[in-house]
Amino acid sequence: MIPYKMDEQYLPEKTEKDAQDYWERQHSFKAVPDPKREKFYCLSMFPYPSGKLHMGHVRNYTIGDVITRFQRMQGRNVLQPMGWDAFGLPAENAAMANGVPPAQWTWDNIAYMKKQLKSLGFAIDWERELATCEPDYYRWNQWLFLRMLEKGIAYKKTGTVNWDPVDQTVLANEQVIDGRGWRTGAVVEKREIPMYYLAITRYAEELLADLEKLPEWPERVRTMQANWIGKSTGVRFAFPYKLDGREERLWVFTTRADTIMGVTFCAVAAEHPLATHAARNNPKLAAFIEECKRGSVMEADLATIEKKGMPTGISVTHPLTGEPVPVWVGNYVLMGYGEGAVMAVPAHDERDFHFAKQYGLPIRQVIAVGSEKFSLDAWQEWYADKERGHCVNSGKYDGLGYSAAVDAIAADLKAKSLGDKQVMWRLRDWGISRQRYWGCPIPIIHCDHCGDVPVLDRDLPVVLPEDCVPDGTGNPLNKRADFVNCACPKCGKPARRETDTMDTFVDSSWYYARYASRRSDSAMVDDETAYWMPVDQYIGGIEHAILHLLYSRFWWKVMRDTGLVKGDEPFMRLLTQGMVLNEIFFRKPASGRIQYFNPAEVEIKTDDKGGRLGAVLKSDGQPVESGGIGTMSKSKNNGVDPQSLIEQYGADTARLFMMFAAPPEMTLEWSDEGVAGASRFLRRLWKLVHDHVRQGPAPKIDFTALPEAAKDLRRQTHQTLAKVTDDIGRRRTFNTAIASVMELLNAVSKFDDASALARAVRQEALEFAVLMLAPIVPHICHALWQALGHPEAAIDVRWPKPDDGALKQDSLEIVVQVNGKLRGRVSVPVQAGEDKVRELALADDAVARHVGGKPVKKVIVVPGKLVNIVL
RNA sequence: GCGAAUGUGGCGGAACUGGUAGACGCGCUGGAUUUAGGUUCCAGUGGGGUAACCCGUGGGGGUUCGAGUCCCUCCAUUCGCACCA
Repeated sequence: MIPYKMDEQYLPEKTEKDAQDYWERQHSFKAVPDPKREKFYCLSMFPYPSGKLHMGHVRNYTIGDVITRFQRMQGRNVLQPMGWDAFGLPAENAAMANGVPPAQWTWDNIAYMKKQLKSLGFAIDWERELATCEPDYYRWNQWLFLRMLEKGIAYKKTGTVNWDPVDQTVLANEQVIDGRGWRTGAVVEKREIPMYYLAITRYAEELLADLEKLPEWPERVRTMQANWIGKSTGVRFAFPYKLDGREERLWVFTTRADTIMGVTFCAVAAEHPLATHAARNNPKLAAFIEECKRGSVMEADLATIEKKGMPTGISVTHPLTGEPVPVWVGNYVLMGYGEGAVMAVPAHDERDFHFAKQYGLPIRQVIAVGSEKFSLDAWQEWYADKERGHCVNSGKYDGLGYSAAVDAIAADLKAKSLGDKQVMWRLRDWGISRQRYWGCPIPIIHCDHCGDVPVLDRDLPVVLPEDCVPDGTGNPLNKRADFVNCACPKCGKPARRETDTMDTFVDSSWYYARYASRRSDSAMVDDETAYWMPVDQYIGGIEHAILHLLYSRFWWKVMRDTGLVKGDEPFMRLLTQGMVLNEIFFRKPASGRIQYFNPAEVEIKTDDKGGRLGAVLKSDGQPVESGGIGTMSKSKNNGVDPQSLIEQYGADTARLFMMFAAPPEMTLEWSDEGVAGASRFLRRLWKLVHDHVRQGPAPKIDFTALPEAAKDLRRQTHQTLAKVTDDIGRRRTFNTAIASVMELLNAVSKFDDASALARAVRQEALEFAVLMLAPIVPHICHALWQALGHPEAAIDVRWPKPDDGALKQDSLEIVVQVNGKLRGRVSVPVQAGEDKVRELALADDAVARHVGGKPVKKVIVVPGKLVNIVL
């Protein structure tokens, strides 16, 4: 056997090129369906092609790659695809800044980022690559949208948007800064415009119930989704009133129908028809309604604004008491949510309480809890306690508890045909219309004679012209006659094409299914999808825990109901990775703006215990302030470019550091020293293998009769294998897997025995270490596996199994506590019974000293672990 | 404001099922090699105490033979809130 010629030095660049060339030549990552083999579909959330990779991408895709390679070593047929979430706002912003069409900017970025991904050595099947801005992809967005129109799942209604009155354009929430347009600084207004919606609420019940089918999703994500869907049972009912002699009804919804006798006013949104009517002859109210329409539409803003209101002068009739109830306009009531009107019970709702106090409205207690005293001085939590409360001052309902009162009141309202119980969802239908250029066109044609007409299937895709350059004043598609002007599919007369495009969340709601159908020209997905789907492991940022994941689950269910796919859920197992953070350094000049410094430009001063004294700028030696830890961002100048990291240390070091610094679900703090440490470990590993193979091939021996030290090392080798298998396969704690391989290699270094027997044990330890690390640092392991004398490539090797014989132990160390405090350790034979363990524990010198002849009350023995002696 | 999470040495983290707190790595200290620095190697490293020991997991309280882990409460930080992706 010719020994592999191994460089003495670890040369990452050469090692990584060799391994990547090999994988490329062998088409190692091509995924081919094979019904005889168990498949494993490992998917990472695809990137937005923003320009270059950031550390969050590197972390995300390394986690995915480790799982992919591990599953492959388990013998599964793996698929790991990659693509581009290519439509979106940043391309338009870049276009405005540079005068380059979004398409060109996007494709340039894709080319660069693809090169970066390849340099990291991810086991991706690039033949399945897709970009959502390709007509071949987005035509199926349009196709399924048309199916949804047919089913009534897609429909049109008005929605509220942020409107910049100067640029005459709709703004994204992100473009509204402190209530003003980001480019113009103009105070943003709310505006009602027609939009297309997808009736995700039709699936609310199933989306909620099917969370049960996702036991491998993080509990917190399921909880967040359940809260977001927000199922509540309540009562929808009406306050009748007369308007210009007509009988009208003001509808509201409440989850606290038991407090209905405490209603002292109602509040409606500024856009509510009742408010509009009342403002006709009331200039003050009209002005107030205009004021309410200013500001952003963001939920977080609305929840924190100062609550303001004004009476409409209109009264409605209480449906049960018949008393008049005044109606107010409230800036905190949303037209787009529920009925756009609410009943107000100031005694038992905190917001209503403060509103009533502010405007001097009556507060009527109708719920009591025990002997608690109700007072108008300050809000008390128990006022809203439906669990412990019962009705008072409520006539026939007095004494009833929450659910009995709701039942009785709902029945009475129903008898009067003024209301009934109803299930209510917090979830709202998904508005998908965007008044933007760089997105998937909505396939609708507006005809003066036929109305809104769907584009015919045979005319799909509606192709987006790629040569537009937006200028910030509305959608440039409106200025493209060649796009807008068309013939009505129904009557053939001249008509106008819809210029709104789809929310990019549509694009990302089904890309995983398209990857699985490699080349499907005639359908949204083909038969191959049935083999690969569902995704076995999905990996992405926690920031997508609600919207993207909920929309994808919804879209998948619609595809299922259209007969395209089988199965209720697209993603079986989910891993939400934490953010990548770095320290923030800055100086605050006496005048002028804060100046941020990249951590690479800063030197930390420490005392002789390693404690931090301060930080100075390397270039001038003057102190800088620390702004704590934050996500890597341009504005805080605390980003680290993955490219420079790869160039300096290589992909394996980058991957190792990312996996070692924190468990995947937690935030990860950047550390240059930590990266250097990862690199040091790889050099040490290389040297260890090099020193070993230099002595020639290790002999094949029988492991049954080994000296104690060799036996210990062999046991540790197999224990480590068992732990790493569990850490990567089940727990997904790559950091602890790496730590235990480090421990094993520390033991190999210390194992000072040159005998043939020892060489064989060392060979096994090194082989296992290389295979265990192969999913994490695949390039160096590719080289080391060859160096250890194997003709087949590491990528094709099966994951080893621990040997029970090697794991066997004769005695165990048991910890002995006295009154719960650690006082000694004793060695006991593995098969020792509880009595024997207790006897050995009490016989220990240190333990006997602490017992000191005092009476032993109780002895607790935890087998194989510890003994606690209670005095 | 609402929803979700996190908090352990100088730092990142480990402790998986209520059972040895601080694995592994970084930093720091001392030493060796080299000596210009770095690299590499060895030893030490939660705090206090001469020691026996004592104290220690964001703060306060509780359950238990035993709590970083469970319960209550408070504080701080991070993420999401529907047109950023």
